[in-house]
Formats: sequence, structure tokens, C-alpha cells
Amino acid sequence: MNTLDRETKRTTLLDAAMAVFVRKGFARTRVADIATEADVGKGTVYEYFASKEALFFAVFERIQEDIASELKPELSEIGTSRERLQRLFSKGAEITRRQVENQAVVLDFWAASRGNLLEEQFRDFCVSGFAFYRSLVAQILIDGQTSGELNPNHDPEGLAVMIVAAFDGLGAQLYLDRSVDVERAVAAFTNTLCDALCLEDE
Amino acid sequence: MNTLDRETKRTTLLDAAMAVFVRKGFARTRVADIATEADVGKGTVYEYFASKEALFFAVFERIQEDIASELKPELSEIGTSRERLQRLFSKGAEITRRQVENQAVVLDFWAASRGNLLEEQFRDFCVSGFAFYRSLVAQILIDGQTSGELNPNHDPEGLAVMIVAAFDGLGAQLYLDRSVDVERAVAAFTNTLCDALCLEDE
Amino acid sequence: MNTLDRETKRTTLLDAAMAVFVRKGFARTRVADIATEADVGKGTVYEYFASKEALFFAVFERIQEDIASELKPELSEIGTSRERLQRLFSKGAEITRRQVENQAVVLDFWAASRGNLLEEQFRDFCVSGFAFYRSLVAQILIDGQTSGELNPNHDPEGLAVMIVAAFDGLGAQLYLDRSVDVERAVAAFTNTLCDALCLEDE
Amino acid sequence: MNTLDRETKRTTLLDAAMAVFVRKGFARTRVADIATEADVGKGTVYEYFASKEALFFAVFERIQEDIASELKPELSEIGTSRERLQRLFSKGAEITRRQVENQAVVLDFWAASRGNLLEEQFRDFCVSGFAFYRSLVAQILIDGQTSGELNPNHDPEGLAVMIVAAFDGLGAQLYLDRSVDVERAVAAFTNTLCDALCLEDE
DNA sequence: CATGAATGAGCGTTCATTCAT
DNA sequence: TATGAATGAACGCTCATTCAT
Repeated sequence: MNTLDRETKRTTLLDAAMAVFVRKGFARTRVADIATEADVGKGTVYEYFASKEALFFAVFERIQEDIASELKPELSEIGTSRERLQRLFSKGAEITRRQVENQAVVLDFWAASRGNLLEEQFRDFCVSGFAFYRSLVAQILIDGQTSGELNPNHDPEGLAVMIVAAFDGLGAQLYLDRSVDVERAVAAFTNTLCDALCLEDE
Repeated sequence: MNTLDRETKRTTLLDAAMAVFVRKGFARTRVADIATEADVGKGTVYEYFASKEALFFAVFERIQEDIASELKPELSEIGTSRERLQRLFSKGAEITRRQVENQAVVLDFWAASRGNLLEEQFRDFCVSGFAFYRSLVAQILIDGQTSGELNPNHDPEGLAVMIVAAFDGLGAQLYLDRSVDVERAVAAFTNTLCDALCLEDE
Repeated sequence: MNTLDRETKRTTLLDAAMAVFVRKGFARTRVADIATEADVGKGTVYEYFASKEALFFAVFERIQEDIASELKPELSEIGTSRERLQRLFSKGAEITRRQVENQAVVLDFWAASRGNLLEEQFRDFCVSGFAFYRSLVAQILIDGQTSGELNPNHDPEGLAVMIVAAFDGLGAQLYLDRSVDVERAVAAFTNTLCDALCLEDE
Repeated sequence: MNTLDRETKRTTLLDAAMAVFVRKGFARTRVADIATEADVGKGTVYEYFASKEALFFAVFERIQEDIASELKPELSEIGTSRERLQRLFSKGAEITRRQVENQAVVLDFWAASRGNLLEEQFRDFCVSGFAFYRSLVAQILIDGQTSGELNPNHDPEGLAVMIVAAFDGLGAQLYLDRSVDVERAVAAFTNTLCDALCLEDE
């Protein structure tokens, strides 16, 4: 079996694992469930992943990568700061909606890693994720302030923390309560922040 | 043993459980650990709580109650909207800092409830918690708009979702990365929002 | 349950374990088998022994202790060296016969400990066991040489190694082949050695 | 591939297996380890041996054959009985030293065969091995008694059992404790026995 | 009421063996 | 003939829960 086949099978297993983890949570998922979902033997899982936790971590990484790759385009400096902010927030809303179920896996993973060797790995992963998201936001604000488009009387780094937190928390709220109106919330957030940040509103 | 004694012992157990859950996480905590921490026999735990999960839920409830009771004073309508908002945010920052470790328990609980009967209970609990927090924020905004103190061109409910989310997400960021500057972030958030919301800034 | 009861139960488990180990060998014995033999639940075994290996080691220790305690009386200096040697050899033959089945457990234990943490423990145990047996033999020879009863032209320590080895190997031969005539072999061995060692044979 | 090649490869596998069994013991050796050691695929092992146990048995047979072939020359009737005995014992000491590590494999094999179909096979093998060694010793003694060189007041068969046992047990002691002085022990044993057995010592 | 010994369901993991290529 | 991916039976161990004292 060549590398391509192995990669394909690994992906199949990852897909299966993700599906089961989303459905049942990490703790209640048995390795056998994943094997069944992937339509392979239980032992096969261990041909591709060292342990249940390693598999979980791989799923987690994949989710982070998916999110990060969706945010890549937002690194571009095209448009005014306001436009960039709007695009970013709009993308944030979209990701939040699309990844609702995966939220569960991320939180699950966190719980599973408590008191493990994995805990630090998870923490590092999240910390650098947060840092990346914050820098994404902060950069737009700084660019805007530098170019004179945005009010310099606001703290880009401080705001970045809260903005990233807001989207994070929005995901949690949505996960637990699907009646939350993401569009409306993000629209309000965008408008209010732009109102404060943009010097020339008219 | 009278009701008072029972209540005292229950509280002792709750304290012990909370301490251990914070330390080790739900999954890695054994009922025996809690019994040891509370200095009682393992069987005694079951005299006061139906199951490990019931005990966990009780701990969770207590955390929510603690937070809610801290937020009670913010229901008062004393002061301008700006002042009320500032007080609320400042209190939010304080609670966030104080409850960092308990964050872990809440998330743990969530993970533990996945696929359980408890899941719905947990979800309901969170949903009403979120609703309460949102209404707290929204009310201040509505009051301010009604009194003419705040700009009416902002959506109170939409903003409330994001503001609550922001404090929620702030707790998560802080939990994973203690280097996050809560004061600074909340100060920036407060200033920027007030800037946009308050009609008379000077 | 008091200490006495615990000790009794531990002994029950040890008995059961020994019986099963003798019957099936360490590798093929499941903890469940031992539990069944002792008429307790599987978990109960773990209340008294940390692991299957710990239980095995305890069985092993007990066998060693049984043998050592049987040999205790032979430490006495009553009688001539010839008599002491004859008594010791006779006891050796008796133990060999009585412990045939337990031989299996000892060898099994050895095999099970290969590459384990237990390996060193086992080795130490055996090494000090061998040393004890050798000193038992050597002392009798030395005493005899000192008192002039035994021929001084023989190396007590060198002989002790081979005599202990002979009884050890006798056990192995008997274990594998029950037709070995222990009495006759030991009698011949005793006579021949005394012949060489004792100065006044007539 | 012709028969020669097959035989060569079989030997390669046997070598590899022996090396790994010595290193890790039977229980902790995986078939994959042997394949790796022999630099072949895992499946190839099964082309040459029916099972892990069959392979183990083959290794065991080879060890026995090695020992037996080393002892072949001792069947010769050259020299006095005393000389033959001395040669045999000296050879025994040499083999004991050289086969220390293989001792481990033999005992391992024994443990592995417990409760198997192999058990009887192993037992038979050992029993005939013991018988061969004993006859080797007994024959020398009988020859000596017949020729009048050795004291007839000793039981050749009885002694043979103990002498074979002594070398067996010597191997065990040496395996577990490398500080055992094989030379000295065998020398003492040889001298003492000859002292008793030989009629004309001066 | 309090206890902690007893219990056994449940699960992660290993690894000898098979078999399609 | 050689391979190594796939398999699943097997087993040690944990720990929430029960219940006799």
C-alpha cells in the first residue's frame, strides 16, 4: 500500500472519528465505535494512530487547521480598515455557524486533556491559536490607525483580546442554544465597533 | 441528625468536590478522592448525592449561583448608563479573574454531560444563564436609549449577545493563558463601546 | 473488616492464585480465573494485590518462605556433621518432593519477570535464596572441618554451590519426569559425599 | 528458490529468533521483532514456521542439539574413568558458562509451553535429554566399577541423577548471579566425587 | 447514619495470524 | 515467494455503585 493510500485511509479514519466524537463526545466514544464508523477492524485504528487520545488530538488539529485556513484570506490588506474588519467579522460569523458541532469536539478535547500529558500540548495549541487570531484583528486596527483611517484613541491589542473572545463565546452560545441569532449579533457588533473606531463615518 | 447538620455536611462535600474537580477535572476525579478530601467514607457521598454526576451538577449549580449573586447588584438602576456599563464590565473582569479555575469545572461538566441525560439539563442551565446575562446587558442599553443617554442607532439585544460572549471567551483565554491582561482588555472594550454608545462624550 | 479478616482473605486469594498458577502457568492464568477460584469478584483481587504480577510475586515469596521455614531447623548444630548433612539432605529430598508443583510457579515467575521491573526483584530474591542455602551447607562443612570430623581437603564453598545446585536441578528433573527416584538419588548422593568428606568412616 | 536457499533462510530466521528470545524473553518477543531482526517481512516468518511457538520450539531444539553435540566427544571411552569424569565435568563447566543466556530461553520455553499442546512435547524433550545426560554419567561410573577402577559401593544411576541435576542447577545459579565461581565449584565437586569414587587415590 | 469491602461492567490496547497483492 | 495491512480475540485494570454491618 503506497503513501497515498495510507493518507486516504488516515483521512477516512479521521472523518469517522470526528463524526463519532461530535455525536457522542470523547469520553463516551469507544475506539470500537470509530472503527465501526470507518468500517474497519478495531486494530486498524491503531495502525494509524497511537492511541485514542492521539486520534483525538489529530481531529482537533484538523479543526484548527480548517479554521486557520479559512482565515488565511483575511490576512490580505486589500480595502479600507473598515472593510477589512467587516470582512473578518463576517467570516467569523460564517465560521462560527459552520463549526458549531466541532466546537463540541474542541471543548471535549480540552476536558479530556485535563491532567494529561496532552494538557500542555492542548494549551500551547490554543494559546498560539488565540495569539494568531488576536494578531489578525490587532493588525487591522493598527493599520487603520497608522493610515489615519481609525481613531487612535483605542487600544488595538486590548480590543483584539475582546473581539477574539467575543467570537469564541459566540460559538459557545450558539452551540448550546441554536436560537441565537448570529447574523444579528455580529452585525450589531460590527456596526457599534466601527462607529467607535472609524473617524469618518459619513 | 437534623436538617441543619445535613445541610452543613452537604456543603462540606460540595466544597471538597469542587476542590478536587478543579484540581483534577471531572473525568480523572474518583468518588473516593472526593470522600478523602471531605474526610468521610466513600459511601457517605452517596447519602447526599445520587451519583458522581449529580454531585458534579450540584457543583456546577453552585458556581453559577456564585456568579449570578455577584451580578445581582448590577441589576440596580443607580447611576448613568455609562456608569452602569462600566460597573458591570468591571465586575465582569473581576469575576473572570476570580473564577478562572472554576471555568475548568464548567467546561468539564459540559464534556461529562455529552450524550447523557444531563446534557439537556446542562444545556438548559447554560441557556438560561446566558439569557440572564444578556438581559442584564441589554436592559442597561435599553434604559440608556430610552433616557436618551445612549445612541439609539445600536441594537441592544445583538450587542448583548456579543458582550456576554466576549466575557465568556475572555475567561477561556485567561484560563489557557494566564498572561492575558484582563484589565487592559476590559478597559479597552469598555472605552470603545462607550465611545460608540454614549451620545455626549464630553 | 478488621486486620485479621483482611489477612484471612488475602491468604484465601493467595491459595487460589497458587492453585491456578500451578495448574495453568502464569501466562495462561487470567485474573478472572483466580477470582473465580477464590469465589470472589474480579475487582476484589485488586483490593488485595496491586496487579497480577504483584500477586504472582506474593505467591512466589510464600513458596520461598515455606521452603526457608522448613529448612530453619537445619540451622541447629545438634549432632555430628555427618548427621547434620544427612538430615539436611533428607529434608531436601522431602521438600523437593512436596514442592514439585510449586517448582512450576517459580520457573513461571522467572519467565514472567523477564524484561520487567520485577526481573531485578526476582533475581535479588533468588540470589539471596541461593546464598542462604549455600551458607547452610557450607556452615556444616566448615563446622565439621573445624572440629576435625570432616576431611579438610575439600572446598566447603565450592561444594555448597554444587550441592544446592543439585537439589535445585533435582526438583526440575522431578517436575518434568515423575519417574525420577528422588529417594535413591539423594541416598546415593549422601553416601558418596559422606564417603569423601568423613574422615572416620568405620 | 531451492531447498538450500530455504534452509539458509530458515537458519537466518532461527538465528534472529534466538537473539531476540535471549534478549527479551518469549512472552515479550513479538513476531514482528523477529522479522525485523531477520530483516524480512512479518509474513515471511510464517512461511517457515507454523507459529510463534513452533519457532520457539525450533530454537529450543537447536540449543539442545548444540549442547548434545558438545557432549558427543565425551561418549568416547578413552582414558581412565577418573579422566573421563574430569573431562566431562570440565566440559560441563564450559557449556554452563557458554550457554548462560540460552538458559533463559529454555526456561522461557518451558513457561510458554505450560498448558499448551507443546507442554508434552517439551516435557518429552527434556525427559529424554535428562536421560541422555544421566546415561553419559552413569556409563562412566559403571565402566569404572566394572574395570575395578571405581569403588563399587556407589550407586551409578542414583549419582547420575544428582550430577546431572547439579550441572543443571549450576546453570540456573549462574544465570541469576554472575558472581558464582563456576570453575571453583566444579573443581571442588570433581575432587570430592573422585575422592569418594576412586579406589586408588594415591 | 456512616462505612468501606465487594463487585463487575466496561474499555483501551496488544499482537499472533491471515491473505490479497 | 514475500509482504505488511488488516483483523479481532483476549485480557488487565479502573472505578462508580451497592449493601451488610
